[in-house]
Amino acid sequence: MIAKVIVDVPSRQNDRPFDYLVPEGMEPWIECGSRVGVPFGGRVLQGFVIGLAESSSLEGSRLKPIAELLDALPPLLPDLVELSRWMSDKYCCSRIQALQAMIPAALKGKEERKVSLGEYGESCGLPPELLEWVSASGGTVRLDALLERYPQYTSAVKAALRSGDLQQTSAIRDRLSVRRVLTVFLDVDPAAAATAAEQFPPRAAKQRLALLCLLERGEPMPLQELAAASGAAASSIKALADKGLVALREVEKSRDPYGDRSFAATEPLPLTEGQDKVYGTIRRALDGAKARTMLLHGVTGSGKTEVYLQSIRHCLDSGRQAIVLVPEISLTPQMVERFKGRFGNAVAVLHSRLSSGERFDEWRKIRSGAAQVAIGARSAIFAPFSSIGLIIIDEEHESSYKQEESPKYHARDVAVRRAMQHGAAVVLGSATPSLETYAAASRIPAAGEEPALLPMRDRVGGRPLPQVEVVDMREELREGNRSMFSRKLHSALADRLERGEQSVLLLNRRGYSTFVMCRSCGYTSTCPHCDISLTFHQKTRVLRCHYCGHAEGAPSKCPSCESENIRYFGTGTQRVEEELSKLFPGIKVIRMDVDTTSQKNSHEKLLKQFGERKADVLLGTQMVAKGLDFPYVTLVGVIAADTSLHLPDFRAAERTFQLLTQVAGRAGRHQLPGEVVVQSYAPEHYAITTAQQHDYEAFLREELSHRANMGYPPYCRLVLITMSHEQLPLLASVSEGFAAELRALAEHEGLLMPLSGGFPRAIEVLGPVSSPISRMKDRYRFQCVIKYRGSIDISSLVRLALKPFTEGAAGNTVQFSVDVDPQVIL
DNA sequence: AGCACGCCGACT
DNA sequence: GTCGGCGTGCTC
Repeated sequence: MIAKVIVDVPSRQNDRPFDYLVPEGMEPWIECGSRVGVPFGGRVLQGFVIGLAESSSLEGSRLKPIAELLDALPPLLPDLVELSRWMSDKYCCSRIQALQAMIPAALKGKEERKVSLGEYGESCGLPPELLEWVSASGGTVRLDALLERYPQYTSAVKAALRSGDLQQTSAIRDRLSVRRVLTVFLDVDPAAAATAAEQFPPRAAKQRLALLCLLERGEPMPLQELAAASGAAASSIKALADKGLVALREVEKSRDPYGDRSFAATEPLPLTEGQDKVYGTIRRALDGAKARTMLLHGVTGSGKTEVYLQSIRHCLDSGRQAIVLVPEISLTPQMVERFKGRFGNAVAVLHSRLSSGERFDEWRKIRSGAAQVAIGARSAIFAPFSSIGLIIIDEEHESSYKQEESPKYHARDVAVRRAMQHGAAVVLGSATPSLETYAAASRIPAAGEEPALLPMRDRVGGRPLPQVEVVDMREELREGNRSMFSRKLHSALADRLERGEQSVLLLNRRGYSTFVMCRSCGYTSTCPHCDISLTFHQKTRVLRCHYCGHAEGAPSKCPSCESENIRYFGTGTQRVEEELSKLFPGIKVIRMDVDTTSQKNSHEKLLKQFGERKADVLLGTQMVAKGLDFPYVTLVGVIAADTSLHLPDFRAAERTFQLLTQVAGRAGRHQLPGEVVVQSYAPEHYAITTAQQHDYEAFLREELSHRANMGYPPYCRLVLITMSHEQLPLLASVSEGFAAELRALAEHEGLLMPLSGGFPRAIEVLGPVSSPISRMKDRYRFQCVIKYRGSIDISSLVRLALKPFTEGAAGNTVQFSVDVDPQVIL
């Protein structure tokens, strides 16, 4: 039997299956989706079996056998293998990248080479000290360890490997594996142990304590835990083992990140009329077991989560599994608690704050069938379930569902594709859906079909949406208020302090970071390798480049004009915090920004403190806008609403509207009514006025007409191609050539038309132009944007155009990066 | 990505 | 005359 294997070598030439013989003993184990180690160009690499065949075109001659099978249970199922093909086609990424994105990083195995002494190795020309060390280490050592210890003998070792004096074996070793914990078992019956404990001499008090502790527990205990509980050192416990009273054994143990918490079981809540109507539609979709995508458009506080929970229950009852995607930032303990409370251990949680070991174990819960519900960020869409019934994507509009590195996939689109494979229902939930999704969902349904747009217009408990007041900051300035707080926001804050209620303050500074500027000559610190400003890190007083990692010390005087007038700009939240304590002495503020949330779990800790009312104000950037639910928050203030409005991004208005709507939704979610104060220098802008009125439809109409005029999604679709090279002239000519190739191909298909011409199918190629970040890591960057409309296989066209530039002529080292449906093109 | 093969400068 | 620089080409 022949296995088609995708090998883990990132190069366009290798982006195809290679054929391998399946050794006879392995045959029953090798499946589509198996992870294997295969010999490839003189070493062993990890690969994935994507298909099996009876024979191969290069039969006999060059075929090598698979070297090893890496898992008893294939980490991928055939549906995911098929999905990887779709992904590499659609997103123009290599197959191995697509496959690798689907499994936890722990399963990205690396080759480990070992060497052992050959038959006549003792008599070879290798230095005796080296031979002695190898013998002392059991005759076999890791090659990298050997070379690290004796770097001076590198060439001698290589020669010995060639001559056979040293023999080499290679195997794939996982980054980490199943965790084993040294566990203490009682090795005699309890009564005997108790008697033995009585007879310990006083000087073995620690041993006695440990034994009693273990007896008291009545079950085996991990060594560390027993040591901590009894106060005995590990050596005392080992002494017990030597006496034969206890035994030490390694036990497999899951790293359950929530193992130390218990979750109170919750019952389904009664649904409101609006919720029930939506739930009914989702249930019918689930019963129909046909792939369907729905948009749950519910205002903030309308109880979307409860609808999700009951829909999942219905899905599980039909014997199928469910995936829930939430933005990384909203995957708070609160959120996990709600799901664990309802579905207990059937829930697996996947997110980036877990260690890779924890992630691996949660993933294995899914693969083994122990979990039926997967909740997680973007990559949880690849949860290896066998029969998916429901995929929920909460906060559907969030840009974090788009992966920014290759494979540059959008979890929403992958979800729709996976749902097609499984006949599953997709529920996209948002108070502020992306225009693309809304446009797709509001298409008039065909006869006999249910609508895809499911609105929920009311908040649970009939609570009103909060009053939003927009303050014109130009007016404030005109009337002599130069503070960053308007009089309105100031008095509202004073009010909350007096009443003991809480406030959330949002400082919107998307697209800004702290940078250094000289106020005398205008000098700014920029990265020597990339064309961007360096970011100032307060704690370490270091300037760092976000793109290449270059770091330098912050200057105390201007490097250009020697002036002392050098200033650090954009330290927004800190300045607000200072101002707050000046205005309201004794005020307790929790500040959430990159500085205070960089440590693991600090984000959650801060939110917990705020939830326990240990502070009056929660002050932060974007991260305070998402999904938080605190009963005592009755005021939300937005310091400067328009900073995100004027970014050179066609989604700037949409992002601003979404942010304002989301943050306004944080107020008054419970008994106490909420109030929102939005400060702006452009209060008449439609993104702000419509957010003030909580009027999504009005925003939509206005924004759609802008998009139509400018030729942006949803009226067309985009592909962004970025090219980079160290030499500017070469880059310029190659990128021109590429754009010409694209145009020629489109022309040939009869599709090269202006989008403004109203043609149903049309392609327009813009550029090449210099990228917004015109240089990165010492490489210049140019970009082309393709706009197109209609049913066009754009990815195939792009791949076709790329061909002459990426294959053959190896001297051409211009790098191409393709982003299909990019989030930002600037 | 590695590692081989392969054609030009500084040493014995 | 050789040792070794890293340019380009292949790996079932």
